Amino acid sequence: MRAELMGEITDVVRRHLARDGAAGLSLRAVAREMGMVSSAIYRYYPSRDDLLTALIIDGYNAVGEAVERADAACPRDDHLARWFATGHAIRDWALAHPHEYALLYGSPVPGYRAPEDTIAPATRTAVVLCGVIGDACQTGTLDPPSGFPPPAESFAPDAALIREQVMPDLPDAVIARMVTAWASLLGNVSFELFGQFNNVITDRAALFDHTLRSLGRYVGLPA
Amino acid sequence: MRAELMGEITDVVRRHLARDGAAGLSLRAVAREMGMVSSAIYRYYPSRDDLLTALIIDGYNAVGEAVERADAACPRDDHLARWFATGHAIRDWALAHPHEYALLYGSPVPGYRAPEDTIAPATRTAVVLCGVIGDACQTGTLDPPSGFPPPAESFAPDAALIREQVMPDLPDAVIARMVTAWASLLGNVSFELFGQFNNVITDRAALFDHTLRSLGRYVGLPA
DNA sequence: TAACTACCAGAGCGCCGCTCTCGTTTCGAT
DNA sequence: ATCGAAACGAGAGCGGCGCTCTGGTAGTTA
Repeated sequence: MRAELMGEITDVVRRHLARDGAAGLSLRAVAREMGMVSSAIYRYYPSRDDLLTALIIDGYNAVGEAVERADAACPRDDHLARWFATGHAIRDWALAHPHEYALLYGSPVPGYRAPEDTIAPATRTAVVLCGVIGDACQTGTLDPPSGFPPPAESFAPDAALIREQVMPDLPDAVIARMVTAWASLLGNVSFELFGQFNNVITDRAALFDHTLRSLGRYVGLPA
Repeated sequence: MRAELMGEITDVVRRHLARDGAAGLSLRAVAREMGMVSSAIYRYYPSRDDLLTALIIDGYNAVGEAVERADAACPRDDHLARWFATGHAIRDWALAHPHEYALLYGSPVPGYRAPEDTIAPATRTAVVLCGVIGDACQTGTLDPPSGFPPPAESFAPDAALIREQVMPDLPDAVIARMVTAWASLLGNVSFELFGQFNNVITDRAALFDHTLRSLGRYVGLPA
């Protein structure tokens, strides 16, 4: 009962979010649409920020699941196909849910600090991407191009942590490239979504494909 | 007189923005601090959005100028040094003005659409970066690594436009790499600023340096 | 039956962006 | 010097916001 109502609230909030964006989200409007009064919402979520937190967690899980499904649909030994599929899944999800994407990867909502509960779902997407590269490395398919700089020594502890959690047996250099590639990938999606490509790039799908290919090659996938 | 007061308003607004972020910006609070009543502000800026537009233009010009100065301080034929200087200038400015950076490169403010006046200052930073690569190409120093995919044919018109404006005589492939590198660079800055590197990367300056080097190599600068 | 709990409605507080009116000041043209 | 227009700031007010507090009601347990 209570869980159902909480779900119904987040559903309505998600609809409002999709239409108006995070900052335009009005708790009162949501309550109106549900035939309630605004104060009733507070029985379920103690504040607007907690509602946002729930949406953020849902968002990370949604994009994570989309990426996982895209990955699962590929033959596991075709790492390049998995790389493409997951990369495009991220972009497709972002284009389909721009405001939710902005909530996850855009400027943080002011006065809002992400609670601990969000970090686990947040990693979900990255874990898949790292898994692809990890698998490619373990099957000996990975061939990172030379001529690129190695990471600093100060990166070693971070690399150790990442390696331990998602990329077993990968050298620091590949992990560093993967971090760079990951941030670059999302950066390109954000650029497109946030309008930085307006009046500059017309065929954005093609450019993203080019970027995805390049980043894949950079971390060691075949061209 | 009028211009002075408008400047004073934007100064106060900038201070508030730096402290509270864009969404927390209150026109009334700004008016209070200036000893005015909120309605008086509307004599100078017809709406809160117009005030934001002024701030956005200022922000693009500020980061653009910082990058231009960093570039000018380098010997013009040391393209790698210029690449580093400009790249770090972007990151340094972003770290020093996180909320303004978010206003420029973060999620767009809901209901707000960027007017024409912003696009010219917005390109300023990118123009410098492109100029570095353009100079490197014209002196024959540019050596883009092979093994990376070429851009799609659909990119040709966009490339022509970019070439005409800021990167004369550069082949489409380099221009495409430059676009990717540009978005990737900002993506890495955004990742750091927006908290995506929390609990993951400790020495973020070193990682950014690594990324900057890699992207420079990718577009054709020496390693 | 009585006590307790979960729940929702309503009023209200202080904030917000924005509009409108009204008295004052400033300033250029006559 | 005078007059009229424009610019300006103060104040009140509108509707909306997040959030709190108080009460009343339905359902459950003892």
